[in-house]
Amino acid sequence: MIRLSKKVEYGLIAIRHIATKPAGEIVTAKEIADTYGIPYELLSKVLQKLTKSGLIASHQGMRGGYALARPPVEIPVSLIISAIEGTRQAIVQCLSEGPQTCTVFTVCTIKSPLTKVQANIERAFSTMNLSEIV
Amino acid sequence: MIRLSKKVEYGLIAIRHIATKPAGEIVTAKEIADTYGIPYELLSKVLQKLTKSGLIASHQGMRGGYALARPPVEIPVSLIISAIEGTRQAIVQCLSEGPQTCTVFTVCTIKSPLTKVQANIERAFSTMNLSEIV
DNA sequence: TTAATATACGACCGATGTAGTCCACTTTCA
DNA sequence: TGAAAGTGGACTACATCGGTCGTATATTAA
Ligand code: SF4
Ligand code: SF4
Repeated sequence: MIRLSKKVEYGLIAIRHIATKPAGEIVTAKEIADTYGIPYELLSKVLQKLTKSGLIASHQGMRGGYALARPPVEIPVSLIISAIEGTRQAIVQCLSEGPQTCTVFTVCTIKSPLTKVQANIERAFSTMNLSEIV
Repeated sequence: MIRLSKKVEYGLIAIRHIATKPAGEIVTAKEIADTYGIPYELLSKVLQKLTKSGLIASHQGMRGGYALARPPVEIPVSLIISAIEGTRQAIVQCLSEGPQTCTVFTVCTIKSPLTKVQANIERAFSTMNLSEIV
């Protein structure tokens, strides 16, 4: 099916929440979890992935938390998704895990049109940046 | 993740295969399965769903099989997908299973932009019909 | 120095969905 | 009448998903 994972949704909600704060202000995972009723541990994982991919910056220790690592305009939604979903970010297997992973690749007659659809979707996500959803 | 199921891919390959034949010609599930190396039983299920939704017509008994039920131009890809995937055809839960199924719906801040993305994707699939992928 | 608060990370679990298989049944035609 | 075809349900193995738990580490306020 075509479905965003909850992790991605939580990530979008969280990073948007951070973006609504004055630039540089630090927000804790707990605050976000409480605000939206998101499981704290799960949200933490998501924020850690966003941190590792450089979209947000973490501050450890007491009075720590997260802040945006760049201006919202420079954070397209596509980057948020790919930061959270490791592989599997394409609508078909051959486009994300490689052609040889699909057993019917050589005779498949639909990969060409689906590649166009994929490009369409990618464009939709990469042209939308964080500043547009706050 | 955003991924088409194998059933949908098989359905697309199959219905496209049928569409390449002269109009009205009957194709068996076995022929399609053999041609593309798709598991026969699984393909049968998919073809049955396409039949129930009226996209293809089945002919039972010996020398039976499947043929298109309408001209290819009148079969948008979106219909093929929704015929095979029952529910879960939206990128987020609240758009396909209803708002109250998501625990954070009332405080969710991203449903509005994601609804736009959904509309974008739907348009991509509904404007593409079978005649364009043969 | 220490206690409190916060992130980092990996292991784990149950529920659900996916891909595929199996089998019994019905329909149709040669 | 029997072979060939679709119909339909149950079933399995596996992967993923959503979520939880425990522990380690970093930072800072007291
Ligand atoms: S080759 Fe065809 S069937 Fe295989 S993953 Fe790509 S689009 Fe799907
Ligand atoms: S309400 Fe928000 S979090 Fe819930 S399914 Fe819709 S978009 Fe996702």
